[in-house]
Amino acid sequence: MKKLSARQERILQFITDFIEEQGYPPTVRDIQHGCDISSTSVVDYNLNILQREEFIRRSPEISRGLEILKGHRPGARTTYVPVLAYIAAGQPLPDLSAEHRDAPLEILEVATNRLNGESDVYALRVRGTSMIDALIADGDIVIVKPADTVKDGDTVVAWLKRENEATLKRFYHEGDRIRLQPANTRMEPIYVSPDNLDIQGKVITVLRDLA
Amino acid sequence: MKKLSARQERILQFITDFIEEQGYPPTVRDIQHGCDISSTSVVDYNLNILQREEFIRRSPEISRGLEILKGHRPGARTTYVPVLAYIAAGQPLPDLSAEHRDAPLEILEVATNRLNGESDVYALRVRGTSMIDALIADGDIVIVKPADTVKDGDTVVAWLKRENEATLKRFYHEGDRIRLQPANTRMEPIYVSPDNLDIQGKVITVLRDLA
DNA sequence: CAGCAGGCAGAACATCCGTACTGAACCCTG
DNA sequence: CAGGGTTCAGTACGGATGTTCTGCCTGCTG
Repeated sequence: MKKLSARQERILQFITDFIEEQGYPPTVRDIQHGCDISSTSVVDYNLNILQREEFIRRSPEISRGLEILKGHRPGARTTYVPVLAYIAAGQPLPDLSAEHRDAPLEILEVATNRLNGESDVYALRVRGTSMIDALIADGDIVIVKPADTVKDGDTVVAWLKRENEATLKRFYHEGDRIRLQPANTRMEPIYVSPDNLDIQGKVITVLRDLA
Repeated sequence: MKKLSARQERILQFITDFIEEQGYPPTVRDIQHGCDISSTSVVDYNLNILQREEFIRRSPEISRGLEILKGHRPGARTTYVPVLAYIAAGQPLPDLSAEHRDAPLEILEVATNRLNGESDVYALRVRGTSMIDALIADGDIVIVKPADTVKDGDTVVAWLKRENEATLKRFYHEGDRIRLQPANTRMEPIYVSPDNLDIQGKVITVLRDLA
């Protein structure tokens, strides 16, 4: 997929916002004025490129015949979240920080407002019962925002280097060590030193489908 | 709110379907042909009524300047699910079977395809840590389809009459008694007799927001 | 029955709006 | 520097589209 020019990005954003606000797509001339373009032909030209690159669909000869095709754009009621990997104790997590999002295991459709405004989130599917301490069952889905720094109280996806273990726990600084608190209040917290800890991201939502 | 005529209902349905399929609203003439109407003026006439009754919003002088205003219409990507009650051990569940849906505690927006095609679902918010055996934490949301009969293996919302306790467990017939299996495989199942059990519904999804 | 309002048909009008055409500015590449 | 591709500005054409006007039919009401 070709990268878009600044003008094309702006047009795409304008169309998205316009639909969100008005309930119907803009005309060529709406886009022209909204993006400070001096001619309708320029809009037409760039819309054709956006169509060729499959960001939008155009219906010829039809006024406002525009449709946004791409998955996540703000304003959409649902967002497509890629399930990038399985997570299980004793299995290293693959490299999620980079842009390794081309081959998701599956695609989740999630109500956008569940994501708390976050945009570049991904999901992990839990394998096995090793996370039961964190109230996470086999097959559960964890939606994660990538982050290497987190705030006290956040639930984090952590990799314990020495123990060779992935885990989901609440994160608290405590002097020069870190307390990881299980979601299950009956379980005792564990304490680790910062250099034994690799923070992958912050958990936003846990989903469990039982039907 | 005035009741709509058959023609107005049909127009409203056509607009909804058209937007769903095309990604943009229909023109007056699209509606004319789609609803077998002989004149554009009739469409205009009825659209004005639909606007007066606040089913749609029209933008004057603007082609396809239509927007559907009503909340849930089929085909929507998200569905609004009412959170009807809190669920906690030792507290009786209110009457959920009847149409006591006028005063939900809150409204959830859920991706429609998460509901597995079910329509008359509701949600419960879990209070306290008494469901931790079922891998359910304080604050979790449980989406439930009302049902008094369930299949083996379903996760059910059950009321234990003698124990005066609400619980979420997997359901299995076992001779003349019923086995309720916790989601946490480390926990032992409990056995109850059918007359001590009140099935409220079947759990479809568990949601946990951590952000 | 006269009067009136709701619902409709047909046609005409003015504008909206997608598209095509021409030419210019700019940036590569050989 | 020549040549070609990309991007853009300005203009014009013609079909698409919202709106208006006139008139007809039906059912209701006093």
